[in-house]
Amino acid sequence: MLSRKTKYGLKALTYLARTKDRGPVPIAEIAREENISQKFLESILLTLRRNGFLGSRKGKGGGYYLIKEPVQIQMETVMRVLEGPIAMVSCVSLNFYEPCADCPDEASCSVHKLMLQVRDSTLEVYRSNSLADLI
Amino acid sequence: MLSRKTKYGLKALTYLARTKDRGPVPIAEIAREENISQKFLESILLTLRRNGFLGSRKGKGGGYYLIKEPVQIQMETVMRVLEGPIAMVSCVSLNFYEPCADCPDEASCSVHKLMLQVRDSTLEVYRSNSLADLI
DNA sequence: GCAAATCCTATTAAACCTATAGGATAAATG
DNA sequence: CATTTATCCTATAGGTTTAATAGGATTTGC
Repeated sequence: MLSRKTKYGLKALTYLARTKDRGPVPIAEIAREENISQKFLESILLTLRRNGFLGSRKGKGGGYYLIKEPVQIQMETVMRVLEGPIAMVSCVSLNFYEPCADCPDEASCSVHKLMLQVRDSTLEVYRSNSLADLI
Repeated sequence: MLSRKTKYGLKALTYLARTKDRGPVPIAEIAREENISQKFLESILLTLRRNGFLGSRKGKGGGYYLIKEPVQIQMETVMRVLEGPIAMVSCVSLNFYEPCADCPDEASCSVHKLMLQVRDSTLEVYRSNSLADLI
C-alpha cells in the first residue's frame, strides 16, 4: 500500500506544478484544496524541500514552490524520497540493497526471482513518468 | 515491502512444487529447510489450504501438498491471497476497489494516474509467472 | 510591532505485523 | 487401544510503523 505521506506528497507536487507561475504557495492553501491535514503536509513539504524538489519563503507572501521544471522531476526519485525503496524486498533493491538473513542463495530463491521482475517493471513506470506527465 | 507472510508462503509453495512427487510434506520439514518459524508457517499454510492451493493430511505420514499442477498456479492469485490487493491504492484496485475519501475526481487525480500504470505493469508480471516458473 | 508564514521536535493513538502459546483433533502404527 | 505424529484453530503478546497533532521558535513583509 502507498503511504499517505507519498500520496499527499504527490498531490502537493502536482498542485505546485499546476500553479508554478504564481510564485510561493502557502501550505494552508494546498492542504485546503487537496483535503490534506495541514500539519501532516507541513512535514511532508519539509522533506521535499530538504531533498531538493522544493524551495520555500517564510513570512507573509511566502510558501513553497518548485525549484525544477516539472519535466525534470522523475517519479523514480520522488518515490524513493517519499516512499523509500522501490523494491519489495531488500535483496533486489538497487539503492537500499541488503541480503536476506534467512536466504542462503539469492540466485536460486523464488522470491528473489519474482520480485526482481516486479522491481524492473515498476521502475520502468517511474522512469517514464515525470511530474509533467501527471498533470 | 513484501510481508514475511507472503515471502514465507511463496517459499513454501516453491518447496512443495519441488517435492511434489513425494506426497505430503510436514510443516516442520519446510520450516527447517527454508529457515522459517514453524508456528508462523503453520498459519500461512492454513490460509493457503483454505484458499484452494494446498491439501493436507493429518497424523503420521501427513503434511501438506499441492492440489494443482505448478503450471496452473498463477502468481496473481497467490499474491492476492497472501499479500492482499496488488494495487498500491484502493481506487485502482480490481478486486478490492474503494474510492478515496479525500479525492473528488479520480479521472483528474495524479496519484490515480500513476498508480494505475504501476498496477498494470505489476499485474503483467504476476500473470506471466506461474509457480512452475519460479523453480 | 504585528501578522503570516515556514521551521522543528516531540508525542500520541491507532493499526498492522510477526511470532508464540496452548491446546483440540485426527490419523497411523504396533 | 495407547502412543506418536501431525494438522487445526483461536487468542494474544510485543514490536514496529504510520498518521496526525501539539506547541512553540523563527523569519519575513508591511
